[in-house]
Amino acid sequence: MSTENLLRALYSSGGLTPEAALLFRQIVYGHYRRHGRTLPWRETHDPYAILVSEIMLQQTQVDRVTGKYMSFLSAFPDFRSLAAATLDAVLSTWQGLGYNRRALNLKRCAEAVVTEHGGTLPSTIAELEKLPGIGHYTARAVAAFAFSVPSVFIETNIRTVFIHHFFNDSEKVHDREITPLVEGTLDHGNPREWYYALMDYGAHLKRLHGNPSRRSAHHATQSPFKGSNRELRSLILKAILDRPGITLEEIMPFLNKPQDAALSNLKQMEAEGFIAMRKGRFFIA
DNA sequence: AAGTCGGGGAG
DNA sequence: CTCCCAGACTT
Repeated sequence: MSTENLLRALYSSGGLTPEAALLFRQIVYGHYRRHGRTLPWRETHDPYAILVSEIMLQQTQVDRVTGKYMSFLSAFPDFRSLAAATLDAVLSTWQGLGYNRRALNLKRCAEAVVTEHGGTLPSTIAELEKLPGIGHYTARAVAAFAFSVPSVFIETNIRTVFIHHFFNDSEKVHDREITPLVEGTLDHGNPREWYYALMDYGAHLKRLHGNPSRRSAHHATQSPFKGSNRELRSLILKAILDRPGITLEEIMPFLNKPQDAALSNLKQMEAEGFIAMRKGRFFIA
């Protein structure tokens, strides 16, 4: 009987017994010892550097972040430099990573850390979660990776691992079913390494078995990017980054949508804090 | 619970 | 071509 099937047998008969939890940890750590990834944000304990990685990795694959991570840290090495930087510089450095709101919120987060926490990132989940761009997952991930807090959290790779091993014949698996298993198998002695191992193993399982996360209750197929409003916004932002002070008429040739669509997005992006309009010209805020 | 938000690489 | 990515935030 394979280790995998032995775990399933143990779990289906007795639930998450200490034996099942131990076997599960052996499977996960076993993979990590042989195929664990070495990633730049795993080489540091600096909370700022770890936070930057977590924000970049939100809905963005590891390979793309590794190409941009060090250059961002070189440009903005700490909370104070990011807080003091211009939004123009931050968004320019962010280009290619997508979801520009993350860059906007990360800068606002740095400003809050400087003004409200004396330049030091708080270490509790409750305080972290209050900061812009830091939600339920990121607060707990930063607590674990930067402060070795044995927090409980789920993201796509972790979800994959638990669905594969404990919900192999289930559909619409809800995170509230997975959470107690994450808690019950957590390595309290080394949460940082444990979650690295869990995530690497999940990424591996995904390549091996398709994507088990499609059987999550939270899974949703997103709309195509081409022709979308997201694409329009990205083109608008690029145009203003390239030519500060550009007018609406000068922006239009870079877009593939009617002028009213462009104008409504410009107003929206102004309200969000990306851009500013002065005398018919557009700038980064 | 459902929409919106980027962009690129893999298959 | 489709799919998906270390999610957050608004409605």
